[in-house]
This record gives sequence, structure tokens and C-alpha cells, in this order.
Amino acid sequence: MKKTDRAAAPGGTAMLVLALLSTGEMYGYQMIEELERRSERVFQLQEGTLYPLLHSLEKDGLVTARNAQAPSGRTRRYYRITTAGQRALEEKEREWRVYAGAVHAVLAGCTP
Amino acid sequence: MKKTDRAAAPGGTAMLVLALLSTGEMYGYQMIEELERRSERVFQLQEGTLYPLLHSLEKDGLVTARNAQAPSGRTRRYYRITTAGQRALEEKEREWRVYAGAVHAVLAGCTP
DNA sequence: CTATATACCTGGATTATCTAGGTATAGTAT
DNA sequence: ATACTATACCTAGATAATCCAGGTATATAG
Repeated sequence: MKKTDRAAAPGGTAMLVLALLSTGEMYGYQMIEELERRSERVFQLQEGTLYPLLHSLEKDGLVTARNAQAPSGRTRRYYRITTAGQRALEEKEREWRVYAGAVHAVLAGCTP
Repeated sequence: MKKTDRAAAPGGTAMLVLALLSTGEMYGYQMIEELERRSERVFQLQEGTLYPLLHSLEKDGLVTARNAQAPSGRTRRYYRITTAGQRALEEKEREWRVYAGAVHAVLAGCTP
């Protein structure tokens, strides 16, 4: 994320990455572009954030990975969400809604 | 915040504290209770988070503080938001809306 | 044959927050 | 009297997420 968008809400970046993967297999570099596109340029995920995160998601069994040849010939590492990953995504979405709702309630109390 | 709600979105906790103060003067301990109440138990601000934060908000001129006797006799440190603090709050609210909107857009793209 | 875009990776710094303490006073219960 | 609880403020050190700045390597364009 950009500095100003640092520190997402509960499980923030992991949730966004899992959300991307729930739409289909993807490789790291592609996730950065996709996230930027789908957020209309708001989220600029850094490589130094993404790659270590993917490794820990893999270690936790939320995603699986495989190496494959791109049509271009370059090797890419494709990630796929697991069933556990889907469950984790749903849980994080729930938490996000609670969190965002609470922020809204506090802000609403200050501009009536 | 509770561990699960760690790391709020852009300027998260500062925004919430400024939002509280925009409704009137308040002392630290009270902010913890008020935030918990207004968020319906979602946000449990920790003292170790709040007090250093208040000091840095004061240093940045976003709030001012004064000591005063409570009816009980105990001394409290009351905080008041400044004009610069109001401006900062508005800016943080704008950022929050952009951020939350982007999260929504990404999540919407995964459960059509 | 060099520059740029693609593609992955890591170590160390930065920052926000938490944990776990500390101090002190007022009110309540024993 | 004495201890316990709630109130009220504070800080040092640990933890965790993210960034920064680098590194490596291949394909494509000029």
C-alpha cells in the first residue's frame, strides 16, 4: 500500500489478496496490477509487502502455488485460493463490515 | 484497539479520537469509554495507545490540553480539538471514505 | 547491446499498537 | 483501620505490518 494507506483494517491486505484470488488463479505481479485496477488506483501494493504475505498465506494453507511457463516463456508462480482460504476470506469480510460500521457510527456522531 | 482490530485504516485511531473531540472537550479515560460506547463495543482503545497518541496530537497542534479538578476532586487532563485538528479530521474522513470505497470495490468484484 | 518491462525475492528500517508494568487518588467494603 | 476496586494518567520495551531499497533474471523494444 502507499504510505498514506498504510495499515489496513483487520487483516487488510491479506483480505484483499484473498478476494482477488477468489476470482481465479493469479500470479504476484498480476495481483499488484489487478488490485490497482479494481480499486481505481487507490491501492498500490508494494512487492515487499506482497511476496512475504503470499509466502505466509501459503504456509498457513490459505493458498497453494505452482510454477508455470507464461506464453512469453517467462516463469511465473501462480497462486490459487484453498477452501480454508475461502473460509478465512469470509471471516475477514465479516470483520471488515463490523469494523467499517463502527467507524461509520463514530464519525456519524460528530457531524450530525 | 483490540488485537483483532489492530492497525486501523489511514490515520485510523487519530481520526477516531479527533472525531470524539469534535463533539466536545474530553479527558483520556473518558475517550476510551466513549469510543467503546459509540462503536457499540467494537473499539477497545488501549491506554498505551491513547496517551502517547494524545501527546503527539498535542505536539502537532491538533488538540490543546488543560488540567482541571473533577467534581470528585481528582485531577483530569481535558483535551479540546483545535481548528487545525478540525481540518485534519476532515482530511482523514475524506481519506477514510476513499479507502473504504476501494475495499468495497475489491470485495464486490469477488462475490458478484 | 542497451534500456525497459516483467517477475520474483529479501534484509533492515519504520511505525502503530500492544503488553505489562508503574504512580496516585477516591470511594466502597470488610 | 485496611484492603480492594475504579478512576486517571503515564512509559518502556516487544510485536507485527508495511515500506524502502536493494538484488537476480528473462523477454522485448529501440
